[in-house]
Amino acid sequence: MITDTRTKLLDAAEHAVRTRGFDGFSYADLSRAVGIRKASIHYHFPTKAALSSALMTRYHANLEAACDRIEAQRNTGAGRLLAIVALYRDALKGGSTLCLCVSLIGSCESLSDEVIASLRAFRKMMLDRITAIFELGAQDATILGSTCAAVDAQSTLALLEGAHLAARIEQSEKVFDGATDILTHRFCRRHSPD
Amino acid sequence: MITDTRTKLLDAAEHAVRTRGFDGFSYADLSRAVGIRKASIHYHFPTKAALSSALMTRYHANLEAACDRIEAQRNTGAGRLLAIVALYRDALKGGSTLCLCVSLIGSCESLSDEVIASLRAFRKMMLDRITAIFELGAQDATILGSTCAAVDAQSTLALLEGAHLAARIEQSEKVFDGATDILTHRFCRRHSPD
DNA sequence: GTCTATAATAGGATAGAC
DNA sequence: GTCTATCCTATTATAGAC
Repeated sequence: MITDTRTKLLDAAEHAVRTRGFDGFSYADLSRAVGIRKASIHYHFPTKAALSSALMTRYHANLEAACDRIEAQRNTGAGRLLAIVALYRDALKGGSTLCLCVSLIGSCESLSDEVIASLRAFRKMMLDRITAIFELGAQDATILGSTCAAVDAQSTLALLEGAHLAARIEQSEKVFDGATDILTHRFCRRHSPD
Repeated sequence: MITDTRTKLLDAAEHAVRTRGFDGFSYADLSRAVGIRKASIHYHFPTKAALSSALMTRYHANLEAACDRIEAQRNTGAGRLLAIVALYRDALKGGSTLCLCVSLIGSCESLSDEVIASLRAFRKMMLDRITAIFELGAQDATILGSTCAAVDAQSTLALLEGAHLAARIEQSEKVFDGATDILTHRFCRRHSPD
């Protein structure tokens, strides 16, 4: 499979941001990773702001597509919620990489207004998707104890992002599993708590 | 009140890390904030690694003291859990600052082994404190629906940290409140879900 | 304890040849 | 599209005067 330089750069940059943060990587790192000179990178992405913007655009589309696949494959609210948890678990790569969105939020002050807007748009998209899942779960009775789908979605996304941080510092997927246990067990079971 | 230079530097550095991340601030920033020259900072903290280590030591002690105060003032599990949520909410300062621990985890690769160890020790301390709160809450029946205190503590800490990120990108404490609603309402009520 | 001066390196970005 | 060469600024850190 042939991969063009632009894509290679995006791949290297995404990995760099997710492991070292926006302020923790440089064009020199990408240069080493992709095998072209620093100056050549500016041909594809004139500024770091342009690069990070392209990164968010691709990430948004990728995650949206992943949500689409989940909705095509799973029919119940609980099934879809568990698939979202698995999606985030997989993104951890064993504890070495954060969600791009989590990583960028930590460097807010260095980001362009455009990227800040992209981050908000990304979270809104995910919140809408997760809200719909909780609504379905209430309808089909596969998710229990939910009183407001939108609020539960906020908790869920925050928990997934927080679990990423926890797993990262401990370099362990088990930590992610522990932190998200409340989603995989409390919400998704067939019998009520008591 | 007289504040010595070392403390002023720690205050400025803590604020810098929590707003801009470890790789997002420099000695020049601290120089401006405190009013001494860059070179003078090295007298107090020879390296950035030493500075961040001192930062974590102080943060750990401060948060432990805050937990002690909560335990002295609140007698129920639910009361203590709500106080912990309030503690994290307050640390947000309206959405401008992250928890020091959250901010540093994003810059893992730039940190010394000592600071990594401090971050793990800090999280362990908080997890132990929160676990004890869930145990008390089960005993005094003020926290409902908890099956394993240690697992609930992991979810709680991840949720608080994730809620910090969410509030940060939206610059809003309301977002923190929404994300932590599950803690303040689902766990802490007197009647069972149905 | 704080200063000036300076080192040595790395950062993002541009100009112009090929 | 990629290169070399270069610019300007910022970075952490040190030496030595006061």
